[in-house]
Amino acid sequence: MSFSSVRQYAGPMTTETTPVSRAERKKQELRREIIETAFDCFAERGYHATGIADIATRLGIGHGTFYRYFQNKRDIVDHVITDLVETVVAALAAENAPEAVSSLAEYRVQSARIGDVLGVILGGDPRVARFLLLEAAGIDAEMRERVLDFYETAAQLTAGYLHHGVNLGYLHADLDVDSTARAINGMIIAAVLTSLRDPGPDAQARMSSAIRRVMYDGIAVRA
Amino acid sequence: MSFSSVRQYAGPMTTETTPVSRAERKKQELRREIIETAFDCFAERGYHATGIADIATRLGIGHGTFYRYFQNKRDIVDHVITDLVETVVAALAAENAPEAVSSLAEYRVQSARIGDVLGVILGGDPRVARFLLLEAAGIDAEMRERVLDFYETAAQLTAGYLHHGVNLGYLHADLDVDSTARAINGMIIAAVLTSLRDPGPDAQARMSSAIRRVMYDGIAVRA
Amino acid sequence: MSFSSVRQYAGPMTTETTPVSRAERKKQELRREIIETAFDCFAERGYHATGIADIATRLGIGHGTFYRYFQNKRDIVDHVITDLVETVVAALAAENAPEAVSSLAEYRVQSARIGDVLGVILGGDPRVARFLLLEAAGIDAEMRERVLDFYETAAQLTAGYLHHGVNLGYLHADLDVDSTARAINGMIIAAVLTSLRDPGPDAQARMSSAIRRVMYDGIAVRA
Amino acid sequence: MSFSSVRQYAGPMTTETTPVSRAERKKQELRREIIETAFDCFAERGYHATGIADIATRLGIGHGTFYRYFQNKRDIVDHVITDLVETVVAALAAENAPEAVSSLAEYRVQSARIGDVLGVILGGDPRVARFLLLEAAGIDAEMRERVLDFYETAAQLTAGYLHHGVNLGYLHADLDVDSTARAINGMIIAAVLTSLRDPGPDAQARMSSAIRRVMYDGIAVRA
DNA sequence: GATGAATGAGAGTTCATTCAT
DNA sequence: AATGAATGAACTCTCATTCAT
Repeated sequence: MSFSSVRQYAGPMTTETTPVSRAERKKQELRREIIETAFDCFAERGYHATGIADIATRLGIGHGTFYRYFQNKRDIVDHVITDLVETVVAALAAENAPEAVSSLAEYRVQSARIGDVLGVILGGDPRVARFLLLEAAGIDAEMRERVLDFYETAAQLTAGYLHHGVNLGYLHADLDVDSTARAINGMIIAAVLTSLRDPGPDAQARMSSAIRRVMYDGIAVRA
Repeated sequence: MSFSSVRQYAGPMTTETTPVSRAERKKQELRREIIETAFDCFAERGYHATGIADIATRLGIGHGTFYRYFQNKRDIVDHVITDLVETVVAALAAENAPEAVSSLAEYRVQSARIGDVLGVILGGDPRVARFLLLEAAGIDAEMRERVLDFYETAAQLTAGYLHHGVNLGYLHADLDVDSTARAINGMIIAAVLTSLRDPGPDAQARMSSAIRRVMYDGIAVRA
Repeated sequence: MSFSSVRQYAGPMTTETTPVSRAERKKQELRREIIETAFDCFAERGYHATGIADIATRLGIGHGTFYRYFQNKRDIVDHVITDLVETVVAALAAENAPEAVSSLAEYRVQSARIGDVLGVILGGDPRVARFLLLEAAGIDAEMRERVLDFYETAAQLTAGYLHHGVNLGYLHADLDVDSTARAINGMIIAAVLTSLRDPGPDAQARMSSAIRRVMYDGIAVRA
Repeated sequence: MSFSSVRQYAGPMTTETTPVSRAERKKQELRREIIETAFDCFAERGYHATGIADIATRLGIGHGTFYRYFQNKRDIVDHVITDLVETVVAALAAENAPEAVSSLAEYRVQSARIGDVLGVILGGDPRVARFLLLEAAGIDAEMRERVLDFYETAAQLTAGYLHHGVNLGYLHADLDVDSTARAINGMIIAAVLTSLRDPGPDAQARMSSAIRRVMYDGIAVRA
């Protein structure tokens, strides 16, 4: 199981260099299972409340085996996060290059599609968003910085789209691209957080629509 | 010390029912000091890495004394959060009632003022935002729900402003008030997160301005 | 219990600054009991085979309590060694100052007395010698150096006696005092090691007598 | 590598029954390499801090292979000790039979030669002495007894020389041969221990000379 | 015969909590 | 009311040993 609905987006795990020998393949498989099971446990009880023994027991392996694959408890959560982030980023980047767009209308379509993808990823397995947005940063200071890094990366990604729009003339020429990208991402975060409380597709659609309304037209009545 | 710059906004602590006897007053005082010191420790090393003994030692009291004021470790962090949330909410609510506004121009002024207040509160003591937005939700499932509750409350607060604007006609009549409120709050969260990485006033001002630009006019060039 | 027969020699523990409060006294008492019980355990099963839990259980305290008194397992063995060394040194130093001797005859008497004292100390509780001479150095590199330091100190002590004898003229004027002291101490070590295998008083007396014979007259027939 | 300087004394390893087949010879070779590498590791980090994996890795073999050659960790250290002891004993016994001596002058020469040999063996590779004298006995009770056995054997060896001297009349007729032998060996131990701290040839020569002075003439001025 | 993946007993250590003083 | 000594559950992590490949 695990966040399997996400898998269809060709996450990073399927693109890894295929190992040669059968033993090596088995090893990679177990390594992957440990990461997934660890995520299951962390998502269920939280990082601090999860013991290595919990992960091992749930997987049916000895807990000493865990340490053959990961240095320590901190190491595994790092890999879990890396995995999740790569999955999300891969899903978002696929077929959504800024350059594929050349008009406002196309941009609206693209942003709607990105919204849908996010909805499928994060709606498909709410634990992913919950863990990345709400729990990860509380693990320790280093992880907090990683989460902030993640936001930073996302801001640059979004800024790319805005920049493209400014260049092509369908977005305001004097846009503060960087700050605006952050603001837009903030709305996306809000949508994701909302979906954690109200996971239904209606609420999601309404958020998506509200964000696009604000984003393109603003809320103010025109003079 | 502590998040003292926030204090000037008449946080909840000064509005509590004043106790009578001198002993009672002393007790309340220590209780307050424990909450503040606990926040200091949590902000510095994180909730899980902080021991009750750390708090007690830093305050110069026996760690048995702690348990005369709070049930357990979980209890104190609940109080710390309550305190922080009330402080922030109080600061935002003060003199910023939705009803005080009757035109778009006034609303612009008011939202700029709210932005300034947020800047002072969260810029004055970055630990407050860091703890509320990044660490609190990772403590356990219950706390995570509290944080989501907090976002919910904030959404309703913002929705109040929007509703007022729609009623008075300076905001779009067909605005999905609830969802839009969440989206706008998302931008505010983004601004706060940005300030954690780049605490300078410039970045803050740019975010504030970008948010208002998006909010009122959107990013799209008018037809 | 513990190496109690040694106690009569006024080991270091009775000369410590007496604490004031009753609680403080209790604490010092427990601290001492832990040291003694740790020695019991180490002597019985060896340092590495002894767990903190063993010490605590035998003493009837929780094993968490141990860590209120000593930093870690390494810390306690350091204190055990310090205790043993101080006890032995104190016993040897008592009433046996080099200056108290002014002739070969007196020196013979004094060295016999020192031999007796050693016999009582180490014969009284063979575990002391066994631990100091045979097991301690195997704990780790640092402890090994401490043991070598101990030998060094003992050499200097013995050298003091020889130097006095040379000055007073009853020992060879051209004696290599330092090396000879080490050699003599080696014989004492041999005596102690012998007593570990053959603890009877006869073997001890024979060693003592053989050492003095070698020491004063050598083994060679005079020309 | 390893305590190779010792090898020239025709240690026990070259006198073993030569195996027949090539495969068998290879096996014996690896067995020997494991013993030597184990000693390298034990000498470097101590017995308890050394893992089977350390030995195997350093040798470039799988650590499962280790168990094809030795029963367990305890087994290998037993072999290491046996090896070291045999090497030392062989070196001492070679060309130094008690019967080869027939006068005090010759005995002096022989004992000086034995001292030299010891110096070469133990000075050549200080790890041998350090491990035998300081660390081995701390491994466990059984090994401690083996070390004491070793001292016992050495005492009997030395006693043989003394006995010979008494019989031939150049040593005191009433010598307590057994105890005196132990005492003399104690001085040798002291010399070896000294060389561990001060490995220079000077200190060694001084100890050697001091021991012979004490041994033959004693320290006391003649009446 | 060689390997190294798997194992789990067991180690040291921490810390929230209790309660006698 | 304040204290801090005592506690033991629970944790992370190591490593000697086994055994299927």
